[in-house]
Amino acid sequence: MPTLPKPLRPRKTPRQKRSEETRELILESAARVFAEHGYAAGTTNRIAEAAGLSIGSLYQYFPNKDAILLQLARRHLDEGRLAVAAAFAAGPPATWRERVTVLVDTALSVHRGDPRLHQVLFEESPRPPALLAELRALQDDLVDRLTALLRADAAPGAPDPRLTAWFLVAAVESLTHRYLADQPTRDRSAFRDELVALLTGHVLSAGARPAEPPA
Amino acid sequence: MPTLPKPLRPRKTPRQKRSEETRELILESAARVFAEHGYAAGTTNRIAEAAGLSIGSLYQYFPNKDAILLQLARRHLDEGRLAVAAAFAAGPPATWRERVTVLVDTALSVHRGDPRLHQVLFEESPRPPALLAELRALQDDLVDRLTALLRADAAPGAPDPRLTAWFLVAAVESLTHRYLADQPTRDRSAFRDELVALLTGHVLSAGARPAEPPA
DNA sequence: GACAATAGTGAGTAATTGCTCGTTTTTGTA
DNA sequence: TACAAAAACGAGCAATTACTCACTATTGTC
Repeated sequence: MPTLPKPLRPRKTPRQKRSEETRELILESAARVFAEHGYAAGTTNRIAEAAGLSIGSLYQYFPNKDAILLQLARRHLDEGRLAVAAAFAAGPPATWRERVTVLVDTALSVHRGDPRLHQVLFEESPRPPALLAELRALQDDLVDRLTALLRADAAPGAPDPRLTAWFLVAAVESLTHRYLADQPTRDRSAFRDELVALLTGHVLSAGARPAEPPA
Repeated sequence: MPTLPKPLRPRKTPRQKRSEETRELILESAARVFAEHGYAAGTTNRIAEAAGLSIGSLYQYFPNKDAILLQLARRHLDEGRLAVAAAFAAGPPATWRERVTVLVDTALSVHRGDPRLHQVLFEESPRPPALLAELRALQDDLVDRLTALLRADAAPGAPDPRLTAWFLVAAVESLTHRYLADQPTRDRSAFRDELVALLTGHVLSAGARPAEPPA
């Protein structure tokens, strides 16, 4: 008798290097197919074809279509987590202008790939609650960090710092995404500067009082 | 012989009052079904069932599933167009704070219905290019109006007023939508005030110089 | 070269879904 | 009541699609 009656859902654990490469190939192809055709028309057969594999092989590596999508989405989230961690690794920058700039640049770089794919992953497709929870956790973490910074700098009568922090995060994310989704006729650095100015101004007027212009 | 060999796609022209009511009933049911199940799982059979009609009747009134969705989306757009027109009907308010307040309140009221339906209509479903064009036209119209107002008030060295106007429109739309999509733990008026403050501050610092605080 | 573990294949299946069309029911009018 | 126009019906068809499984091919090891 074989080792086990049935290897259950997760099909194949990579033993040979070839296997890992194939897995990667499927994910890359899926990213392209989803970006081009959207979620519904991004069929598993199409993905397999784009990868130059048979449909059977695809199902050796992923238990179902949504698992492929989920994996792609998680990678995007990980990228985001990494970017946030890196930005705060050596302590936050001294001025709010610099802090906001870091946020904006991070968002731009995370979204620099295909914005259409991002849209499919996080808006168009049926996102499982677990994924939404992760996304939310990432955002909340950022909001927490910024709230702490705001509290440290706040003038006594300043308004709710958590709300201000939420606005920072939401505005950076939403507006970056929207900017990239509209074909950007406007140039990128103008957008960047305007967004930084918008948010820096708001934070400062909301009661933050750091040593602002040391230069 | 009958009046015409085949009535072609647009199925039924309402003669009896009942017919108009049925059409309306289908749209209302579709709105509920799409909001609850999303686009893909919002099947035409489910919509018919929710309306208490047979599937055949549904197809007497709409040539296909997407036509129902399109009609719902167009109604939302019309609502938006109407709201914008109303806000600017008697000439824009005098101060930028008031102007921004009108924008924010309009966005909140247009989105006050089911935000999930809005998401299905404008993000999740396969939006035909014509619809996207209409949406864009509506936004561009708003941007045009605001740009004109900004130019009238602008200080000489002020930055690109069109970009500022774009930010206003994009920020109001995106942040309102995002606020409603996150379960709003934060209360509505706090959100409203913060958004108004954010955008008013930006417009003024971007070089607008109206007779600001007459009160 | 023998062999077994690993990787790849693709025709076919089961389920779903948008939609048709021949039929029946309801309504308004005489 | 008679009748036709309008409205409603719903079984079932055609197309699509996620996924299976019995099979073949490749690879590494002795």
